[in-house]
Order: sequence, then structure tokens, then C-alpha cells
Amino acid sequence: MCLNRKFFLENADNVGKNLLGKYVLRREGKRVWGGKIVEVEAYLGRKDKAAHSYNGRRTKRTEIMFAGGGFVYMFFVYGVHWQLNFTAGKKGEGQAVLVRALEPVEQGLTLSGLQGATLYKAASGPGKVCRFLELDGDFYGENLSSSSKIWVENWSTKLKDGEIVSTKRVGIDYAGKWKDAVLRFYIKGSKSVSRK
DNA sequence: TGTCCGATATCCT
DNA sequence: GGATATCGGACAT
Repeated sequence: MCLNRKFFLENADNVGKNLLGKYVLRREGKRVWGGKIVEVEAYLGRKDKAAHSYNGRRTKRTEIMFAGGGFVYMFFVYGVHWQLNFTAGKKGEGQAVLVRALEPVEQGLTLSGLQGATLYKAASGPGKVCRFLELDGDFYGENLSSSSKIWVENWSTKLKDGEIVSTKRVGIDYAGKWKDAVLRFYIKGSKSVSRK
């Protein structure tokens, strides 16, 4: 079943944890592929110095963060990489969840001949997620639904607390006290997590 | 394990 | 016009 808007209306830390084990799917013509979400980070919006929406900053780029949960927020970093986020929370809050890593799926879905380490590392980082899913700025603002080119399927049972590892977020040294906030979550033991 | 650095969209002055 | 970025691959050590 495709996750609906309601799923994304909670705060980003809850949405992030709930997304672990769910499946991001992509469709391009007849080809359908995707992966299990195994690593995420939450950005809490206005109060969170690490978030692009910190202090309510609204620009062309951040605007979608304030639309409420359930939209795709794409942005570009380091001159090379796109990043996939899902907006979260209520309208005006500026919350989002960064999708940091996927385990590519094979069952009934097309995968282009990847196996072994190449397979489980194909989307083991936020930049690689976008390369694997063939996402770029054109997906900015996309509505997450099964009639779209990107959506999230709820194929798994809820994870137990013991299966989730929580840590600080990555690459946000500029964020003052917020750089130490425990808002990164990943599935314990997954080979596709970007770093231990 | 550590350092280096790409190549550009977006924001700021 | 200038600075910076929610990273990843390469190569040295």
C-alpha cells in the first residue's frame, strides 16, 4: 500500500523512524525499481539550525519545506550531488526527512544486473540514493503518490526499537548545538548504511 | 584512516 | 560577483 499524506504529517523525527523499512519506488515508463529505506536524518524546521528552513527562512529552494508533509524536496550540494528529502509535519513548520541510504530491491522489480557488494552499496549514501533512483531537480515539489513517478510503499511490519540505531547527523558542523542532536536513524546491521 | 577535491545550483552581498 | 554546500571517489599512508 502506498503511504498517504497523513503518514508524513507527524514531526520529522517520528516520520524518519517510521520510514525505516519502507520502500521508495520509482517509475519511468514501464520500468519500476527502488529500495528499502535503511538510513534517514530528520530536520526539524524553524528551530533547527541545521535545517535549510531554520528561522523560517523562505527562499525558492526552501519553499516546499513549508508546504506540510508528503512532498519531495530536492537540493544540490558540493557541485556534484542531489539529495532526496521528504517534507514532514504540518504546513508552515519547515520539517523534512533526508533519505540517506536504501537497500535496492529485486523482488518483481527491474534491477540492472547489480549483485553482491555492488548491489548493496548502490544507494549507500544520500548522493548515491539520487543517482540510483535517477532523481534531480525536476522532482522538486513532486507529490508522493502511486500515480506519480516516485512514492513510498508500506510493505514491511513496523521495526522494533532494538532494530533502530540513533546517532548525530552527518555533515552539519555549522549548526552550533544542533550538530549534536540525535536525529539520524538507521536499521541495525544493514550493509547499505552509509557509515557506522 | 586520512586528505584531497570536483563542478554548480542557490543564496547572499 | 562571491561564497558555500545534509557527498563520494580516488589515492596516499
